[in-house]
Amino acid sequence: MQKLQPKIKDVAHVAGVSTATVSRALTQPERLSESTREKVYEAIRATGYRVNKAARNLRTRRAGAVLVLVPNLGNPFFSVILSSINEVLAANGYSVLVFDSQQPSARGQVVSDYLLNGSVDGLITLDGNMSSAMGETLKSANMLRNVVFCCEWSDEMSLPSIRSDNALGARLAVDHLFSLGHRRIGHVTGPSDNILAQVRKAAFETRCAELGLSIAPDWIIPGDFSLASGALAAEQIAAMPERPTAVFCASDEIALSLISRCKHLGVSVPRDLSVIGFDDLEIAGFVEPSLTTIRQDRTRLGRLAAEELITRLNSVQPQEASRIVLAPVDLIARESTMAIGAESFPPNMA
Amino acid sequence: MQKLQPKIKDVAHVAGVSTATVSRALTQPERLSESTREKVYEAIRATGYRVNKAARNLRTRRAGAVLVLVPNLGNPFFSVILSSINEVLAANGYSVLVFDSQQPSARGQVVSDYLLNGSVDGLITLDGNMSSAMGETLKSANMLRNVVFCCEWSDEMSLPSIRSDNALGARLAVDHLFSLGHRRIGHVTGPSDNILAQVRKAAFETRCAELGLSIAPDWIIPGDFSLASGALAAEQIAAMPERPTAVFCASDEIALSLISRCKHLGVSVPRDLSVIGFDDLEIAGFVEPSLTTIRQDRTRLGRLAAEELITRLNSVQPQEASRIVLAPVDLIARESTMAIGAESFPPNMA
DNA sequence: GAAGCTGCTGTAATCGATTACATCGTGATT
DNA sequence: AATCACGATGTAATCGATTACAGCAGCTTC
Repeated sequence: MQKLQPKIKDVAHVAGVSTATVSRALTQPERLSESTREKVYEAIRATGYRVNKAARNLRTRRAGAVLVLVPNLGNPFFSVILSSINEVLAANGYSVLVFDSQQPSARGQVVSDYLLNGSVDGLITLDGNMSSAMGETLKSANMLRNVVFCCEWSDEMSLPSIRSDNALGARLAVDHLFSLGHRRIGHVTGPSDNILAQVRKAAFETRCAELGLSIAPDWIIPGDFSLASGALAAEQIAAMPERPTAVFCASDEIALSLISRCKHLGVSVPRDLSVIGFDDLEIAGFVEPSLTTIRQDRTRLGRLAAEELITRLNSVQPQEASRIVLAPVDLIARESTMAIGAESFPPNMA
Repeated sequence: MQKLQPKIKDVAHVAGVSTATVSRALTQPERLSESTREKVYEAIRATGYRVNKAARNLRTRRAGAVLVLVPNLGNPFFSVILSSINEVLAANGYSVLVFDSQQPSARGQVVSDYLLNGSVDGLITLDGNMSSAMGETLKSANMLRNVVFCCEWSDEMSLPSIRSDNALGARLAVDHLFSLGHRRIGHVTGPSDNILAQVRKAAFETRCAELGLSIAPDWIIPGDFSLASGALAAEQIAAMPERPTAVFCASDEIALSLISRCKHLGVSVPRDLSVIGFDDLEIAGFVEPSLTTIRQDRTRLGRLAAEELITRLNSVQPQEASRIVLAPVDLIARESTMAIGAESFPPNMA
């Protein structure tokens, strides 16, 4: 058996002041005389006092926490983002609640509960598929001010959004391949209901058209960002009578498994097929051949999203409703793309 | 401007009952007559009422939340675990707070704050390096009952721990290589202060000794689980006058980049060197050659840890102080290991 | 020296739920 | 008919902080 957590009253008693003074020492120390302040600090130290979060939250009507909605927590793409979100929020005194938006538990319900029952002050969603029901919930709870999209977004909902310049990424990819002499370029897409997949595909097609490239319909291969879909795409490409000479993949995972599967099937990358990915996962630089890709600055995306939300939470006057921040992307040229027709000897045959 | 969130009083008024009755309808519906219960439910629906979490938490002295401490959130190994933890906890009405234990913010302080100020009811830590200060904190807060280690653990602290059978994993790896005829086996370790790395290395050495294998000191290569350390290890192996014919890597990330780097250096896997990893990341099955590895059932690990914690939170009488649950591991034989001396033609040269 | 400031601190109301205890009606028991 | 038990419901205390308001001391100002 042991003593109960000391409360503010105990501290006040030890310090010989009122609870109000203790509370002030905690939240607005500059309003106390130095001597009282020190007395209180000393009493806090002596008693081992910690403020009770629930009591504070109840009184201040704040939660000091933010919900982060992740589509598929198991996907490594998101973890770095989550990490940087965590960093910024923690530095600003907020806790981070995570929820996997693909969780079977009736998700709309659960998420709006978080928002409505005061568990969190705001929401960062990495999932662009926000149900309209949830949009309504947010609106009715006057919570729309406290939502930020990160990476993905929804066009139907005008909310602030931090995202990579996906169209630029697709353009950079096509231009890179074009400049290497490729004229027959394929694309493995992400899931058709995903906004990122849509934008990348559209930009891919636009850019190809601008460059006067004609894309055979079967060179556009539907995928879903996953490793499995990349392997499938490789099978399809290998079986084509008229193969593209290069392929732009909507994600690094697609690209990585596509390359591996191609090797299995006797299609050599980059000699027979140049491959470019999207994301720049850490492993992209550690495979053989290393992966040419479009880098998204995931750390920055997370950080910006967290900062945007904090700004909104702290400001009294409403911010610009739907601010869009485009984070730059870069082409990282590595070994999985090469000039068409160029001779090359894989290192292990030299 | 819009109406404030309805409170329990409003619901009570609409339903024509007392607040106590509304509260009971929420938490112990079986104690109400059916007619009253329905009346209350109807009023809740009509008003759009949600319980205020802070008020409930204050009164019940519970938080309905669990903190998950992750060492390096950016590491894909952890995200699947986090996902399954989230699943189980969410299904049991708990929220999940995450914190990256490698965060620069004075971590000990932050974490013990979570525990002491009532923000969370318990802790699942994937980080075995628990500072003794934090141990003290937990003890003094009577929180030791509500902590569960997952994956990693600390020998100095007798707390419940859900972990893979790491020693078995190392043994399976050695036996697999041995049965393929390998007698010169190397090991790339994890960080020396990591308990998993220690156990795997010790079990590796023990098993080698049991089998009568003599391991040259420089075949034990210090690594840190990372991709970068795998590449470095490859350089070292390639430069050895007396190379091992097989190497057991303490993580899949090490193994993957080691294989790729070997290829670069003209060392062919598995022909010149068999490689076996640990973890079975999803990508292990999608690289070329695919990776032989020791599978950890990460979903199960997360689930078990969450269930263990929930049991402890729900039970009044203290549970067995330091229950250790060993989750089984499996050898997944793929292409990165082969019998020594066996002829093989990589598929792309067939 | 009275009035007015200013700076510091205390008193007590308040946030919104839960729950111990009290009350009341009803049917069973003696 | 009196007593008791029991189920359903209401009254009001309580959880532990924050903060509006008030009080008070010391200084300035006229």
